Amino acid sequence: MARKSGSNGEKTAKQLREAATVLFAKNGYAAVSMRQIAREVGVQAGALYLYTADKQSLLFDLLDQHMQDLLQAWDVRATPHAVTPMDRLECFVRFHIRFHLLRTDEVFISYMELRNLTPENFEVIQTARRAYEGILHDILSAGQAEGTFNVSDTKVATYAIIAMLIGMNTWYRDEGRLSIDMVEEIYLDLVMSAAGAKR
Amino acid sequence: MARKSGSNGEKTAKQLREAATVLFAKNGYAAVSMRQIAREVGVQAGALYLYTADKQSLLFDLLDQHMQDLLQAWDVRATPHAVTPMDRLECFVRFHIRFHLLRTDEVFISYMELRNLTPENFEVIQTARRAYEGILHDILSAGQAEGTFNVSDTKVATYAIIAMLIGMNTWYRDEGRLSIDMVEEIYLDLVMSAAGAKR
DNA sequence: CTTTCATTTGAACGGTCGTTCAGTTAGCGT
DNA sequence: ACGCTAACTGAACGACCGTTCAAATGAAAG
Repeated sequence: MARKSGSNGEKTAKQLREAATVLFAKNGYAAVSMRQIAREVGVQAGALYLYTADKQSLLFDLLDQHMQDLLQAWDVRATPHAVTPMDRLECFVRFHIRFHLLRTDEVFISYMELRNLTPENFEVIQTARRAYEGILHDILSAGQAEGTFNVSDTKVATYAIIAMLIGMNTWYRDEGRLSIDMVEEIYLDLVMSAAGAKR
Repeated sequence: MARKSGSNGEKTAKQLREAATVLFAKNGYAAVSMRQIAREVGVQAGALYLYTADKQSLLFDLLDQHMQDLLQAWDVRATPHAVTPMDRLECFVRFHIRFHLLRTDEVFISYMELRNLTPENFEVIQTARRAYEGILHDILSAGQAEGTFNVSDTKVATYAIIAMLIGMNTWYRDEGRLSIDMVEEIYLDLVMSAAGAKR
């Protein structure tokens, strides 16, 4: 046999991305072979190369797509400029939690597999990541200037808050003690406190 | 040639641990070969097996040693039981930062390579990690009960604060803008605020 | 029904992997 | 000077790696 009955390019391409996401998240990029991915897709390894140039591109495309989705989702969600830093921070936290808890595998890969990117690819992802951090930093800076927030260093506070939020992905489970709504409120409190918000 | 002049078992064993630590931190466990490590040590790959049973044990021993060092260092450093939760939290934060900024590679591996441990080895490290989290959780709970702290969920607050502190390792650089002393003060502020400390 | 083209197989490529082991040499106690 | 042992080499093992490609087959168009 060669071509399989009911075969379809777009479907296979999608399966490839999904299988790669799950396997990379669970076992790590370097520990996953193309043959493993192919088995999950239900195809021979050679067939994967119709849908990705090589293994590296596969990883990069996943990360790149994730970061683009993230930044674009924020552009859509972001509240108008007029609102206060406090409201903007609340909006950011809620957005972050919603977005990230629905894509645990992608988030995991995005933070674990950076070192497996080629330098050029790494630079692209790093730029996107900095853009995301920039969003939070702008909010904190604005609030700090205005006197709403009170942190000793806005740069460090940005890193700290993002690390705190990302860390959520390592322990949150759908079947766990807390619902997404509860997690959202708890983290909102923590972030607001950490930012020294007067409210 | 076979045995090398000036060769010494303990020295080679130490070099092996050091080389493995650096390489695992930089490139990841799965991406580093025994031959690469051997080259760094200045020895053929086969010789490494005089000092480690296999690659998996090498990783496990590094993580296990790191966690034991961490917990033991805390036992030494920990202030007596009498002091207030507030003082204990301050002590914990300062301890954490000092300890972790001096062992960036080990910390990195400890958080990145957990999935490359066999289930049994993973369980051991996980237990040690939970013990460390338990220290912070006890402090937060005590302070919460007493009214010194104010968080909506002590478990989540524990995870959040540890994530925040660990995150420091991803951006801190010796040559950077901030000294260790400054980082310590900044994070102390952030943690105290996040815990809702009244002071 | 025939042609065309998208889709996949399966074998093969050169390479690297972790690990083992017989053989070799250096240092050390006697 | 000699034997013993700790330390190491270098070759070999089977397995698996990412990637390529001619050949084969299903689907779609005419």
